[in-house]
Amino acid sequence: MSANLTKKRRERERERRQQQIGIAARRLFLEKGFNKTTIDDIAQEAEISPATIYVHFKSKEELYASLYIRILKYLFFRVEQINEEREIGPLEKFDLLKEAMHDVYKFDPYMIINLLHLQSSQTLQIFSDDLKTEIIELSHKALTQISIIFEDGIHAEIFINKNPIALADAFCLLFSGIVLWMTNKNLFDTQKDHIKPTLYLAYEIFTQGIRKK
Amino acid sequence: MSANLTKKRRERERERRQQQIGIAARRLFLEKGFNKTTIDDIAQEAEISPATIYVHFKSKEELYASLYIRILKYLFFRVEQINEEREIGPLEKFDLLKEAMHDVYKFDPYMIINLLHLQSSQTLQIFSDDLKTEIIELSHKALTQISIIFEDGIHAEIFINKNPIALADAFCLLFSGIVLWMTNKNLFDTQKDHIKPTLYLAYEIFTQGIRKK
Amino acid sequence: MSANLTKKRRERERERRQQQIGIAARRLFLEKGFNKTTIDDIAQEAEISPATIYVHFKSKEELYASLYIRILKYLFFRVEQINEEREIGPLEKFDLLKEAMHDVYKFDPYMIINLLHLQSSQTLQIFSDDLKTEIIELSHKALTQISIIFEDGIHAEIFINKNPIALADAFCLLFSGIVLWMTNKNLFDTQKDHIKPTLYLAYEIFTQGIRKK
Amino acid sequence: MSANLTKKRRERERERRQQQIGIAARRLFLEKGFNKTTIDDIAQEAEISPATIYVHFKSKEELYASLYIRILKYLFFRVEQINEEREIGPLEKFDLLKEAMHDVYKFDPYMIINLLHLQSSQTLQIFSDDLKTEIIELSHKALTQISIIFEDGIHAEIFINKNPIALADAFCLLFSGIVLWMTNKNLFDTQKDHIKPTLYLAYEIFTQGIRKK
DNA sequence: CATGAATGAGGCTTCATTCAT
DNA sequence: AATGAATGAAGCCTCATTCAT
Repeated sequence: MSANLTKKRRERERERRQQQIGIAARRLFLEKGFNKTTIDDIAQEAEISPATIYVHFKSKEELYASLYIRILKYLFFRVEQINEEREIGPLEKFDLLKEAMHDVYKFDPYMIINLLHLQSSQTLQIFSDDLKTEIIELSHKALTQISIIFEDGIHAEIFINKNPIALADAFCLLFSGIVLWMTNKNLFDTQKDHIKPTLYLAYEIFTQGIRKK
Repeated sequence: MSANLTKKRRERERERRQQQIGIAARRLFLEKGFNKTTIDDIAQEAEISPATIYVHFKSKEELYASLYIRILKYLFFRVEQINEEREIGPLEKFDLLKEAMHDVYKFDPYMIINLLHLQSSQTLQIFSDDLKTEIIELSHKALTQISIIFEDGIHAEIFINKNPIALADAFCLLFSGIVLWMTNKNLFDTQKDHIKPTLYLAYEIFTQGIRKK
Repeated sequence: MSANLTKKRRERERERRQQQIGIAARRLFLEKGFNKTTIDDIAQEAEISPATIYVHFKSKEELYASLYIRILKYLFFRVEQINEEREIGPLEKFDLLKEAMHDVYKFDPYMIINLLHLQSSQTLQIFSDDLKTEIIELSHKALTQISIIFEDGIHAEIFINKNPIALADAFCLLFSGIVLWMTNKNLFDTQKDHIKPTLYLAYEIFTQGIRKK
Repeated sequence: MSANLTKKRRERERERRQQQIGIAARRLFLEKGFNKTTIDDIAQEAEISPATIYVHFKSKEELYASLYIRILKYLFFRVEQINEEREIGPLEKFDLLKEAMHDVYKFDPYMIINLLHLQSSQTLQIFSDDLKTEIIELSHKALTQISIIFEDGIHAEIFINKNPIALADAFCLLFSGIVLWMTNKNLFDTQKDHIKPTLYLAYEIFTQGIRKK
């Protein structure tokens, strides 16, 4: 039993160490981008040795991917939950989707930018083919879940009759674009957290825009 | 007079060489990103020696910036022209803006992605402070021109009464996001040129969304 | 305690490696000069990889400077010691100074040439402003210490009444010049170690020359 | 006859162009050293194209050597003249030597530093074997001429009985060292032209030092 | 498991020199 | 003769990753 406890402790400590590295990496990847962030930078930020990172992650790429996949899975999980609700209508689901996106943002404000923008070929380039496939599939699954919400709305004749995947794309883009743009603006403007108001404006425009008159 | 002719020819050839390099660089920067694109890659693509690039551009960074600034200037020029038209209403101007964005896209399909997405701090990171300042100013000027179109619409009580800068932001984001996302999709889907239909959908949503009911 | 031992060993090994690099660099810098000596040369001479040099020194320049500063500090230390002696007269101090210069030469036969000859603007050019300042200050301090010896001699009416700084300059020059010239001669003459006799001659001339008659 | 005139003019122009390059090169070599001075620098300073330099000099090295040899020959010529005087004594000859050195300095203040200090293996390294041989021979001849002056003085029992070559060495070193050191000092001190007073001091010390009592 | 040091591979840039005009 | 452009060769430096302890 003592062995068992020790094992559990070991596992906990291992996980804590991985998180410690993940947090440091996340901060730096956002601040300086993947390429400009060195393993040494991350090690310093996490207050460990560079070699230790390789005890926990096979490569720099895998470290990045682990962060990326984590948030993708969370998003998928949230939207799936929304779609499992059978009692509520498309408009309410759409509101829940907005909330979910917001939570993803709060859950990991740094990664959301990469999350959606990673779609760009540049970002995917750094991954191995296997990782690329995994990520694209996950992405695809998440997007499909989102499109189901729009599909429901179209069937219910509440939303305009357009390709639901296209609507889902447009929604994600708006969201990702806003976070991306705004985050950057904050670098220069002193007045922080532009994000929310503009986000709400975009929601408003979008909601108004997809409504059947 | 022969010397004069020679001088002109030299100048023309110099310009042609610079364009040749610019085109090669543009293709590669989009395909692989700034960091993964090496000077040797560009030289090979342009079928010249790496050293020759340095005859025409001070550094890799400057080469990138030259492409970036060029397209920013073109966008500014186009929108400025629209705002100088005194005979047409806000809705028509908005249509012209869409066209202009489209033309920017056609003028330089590769760079537009970076154009708007470069706003991300990551991308700006590669520039020297001087270049950063120049680019941010140019960006700001272009955005301001765009916001004027929305301002006019608000005054004419055709568009919803929101901060025009915020509307301009949202518009650009939608556009840039679409191109970004779609371009990427094309990498995986065989069916090329998704872009236009989705772009039109996004326009439609947006136009509908900012209309005063 | 084992950790402690390990730490100490690590430190020792680190220092040994730095010395190993320093010795190789010193030899090559003298033989071929700073510019013609490549990092690869040094690495080969030290039997390590070029990258390893950068584990221990920030840049080629810093490696050079570290050698330079080390010998300057040693010289300063020696002359300071001489000046702290309160029991002996100026002539004896001057003899000790000669000895000190000789020891500096023996301590690091390669660097002494650069030591004094580095004063040439060309050599300083390779240093960053910070290093330049540090070196100039150290140089100045060492020279000032030397000039104190001459000052004492003048007060005691043993040396001719001239500016002590100027006398110190002249002395250093004579010394550095000799080593420089002679070392070079050895490259062509088979008969090694001209240095000492000519050095003694120069001392003799100098000593005779500054004596009050 | 017109052809003849043209030929002469051509030659004159050619020479003028070579001088123009030489002057620019001299300035830059002193200011930044041989290695840090680029052909482009020299071309810019001389207000010509880099390619033009290669019309007049086979290589950068040859350009440097041409300057170097020119001053060596001048020095040799001057000292030879002194030794041809049959009417005057060693002390007077020694005074004339000082004057000659001074004139060399005035004739080409920049090169004198290299002149004597070039003896260092570093500087010779840049020359091809043929040039090295030529320069070493010229150097040797000049030094021998100087040593003759001291030899005369020893025979006349005016100078101390030491190896005349060694005395000549010491004299040159003192001189070259002073110029070297002082030139450098001027870079930092505002008070220009330390050189002469220290030079005179060094002469005084030297003259006093080699005198038979 | 944790780490300090070592390194191979590769990138950016410079520059003396050549060449076509 | 003069030149603007082109380039091969070479140098400095970075960094992800490995290894011995």
